[in-house]
Amino acid sequence: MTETITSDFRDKVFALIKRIPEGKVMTYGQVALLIGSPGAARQVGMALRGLGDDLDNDIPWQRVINAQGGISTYKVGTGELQKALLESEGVVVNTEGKMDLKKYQWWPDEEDKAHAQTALFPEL
DNA sequence: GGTCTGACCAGGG
DNA sequence: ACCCTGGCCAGAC
Repeated sequence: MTETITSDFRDKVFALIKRIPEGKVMTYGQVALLIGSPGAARQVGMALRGLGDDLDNDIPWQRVINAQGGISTYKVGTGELQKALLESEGVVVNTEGKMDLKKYQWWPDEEDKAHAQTALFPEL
């Protein structure tokens, strides 16, 4: 079981993000909360930063935005890409990189959460 | 080990 | 709406 030694925080972040449906988004703080690390919003961003330039993976990183309903990746140079990806999923993003959070934010329902407990974190 | 950092957040002026 | 501040916590050095 050597795989349990890896950073589980990172793994949880990615596992949760993979569940976000197309056309929906979650905030950094929300992700942190749902994986059991409330307040660790910045760490979520850090974990995603770890994806590096290899954004061609199966993690829909573009569906994670800040609590103001805006894109936070302009500072690392992938803002325009994120905006384009979101728009390609049907999300309306304005020129300032902001969108209607109330409309697009996704929350897993209780059943999904319960399912996630076993599907994502079997060790719990 | 301490110290600094950051794809954040909420609150106050 | 804008700017600033303090807090947050996992990583990197």
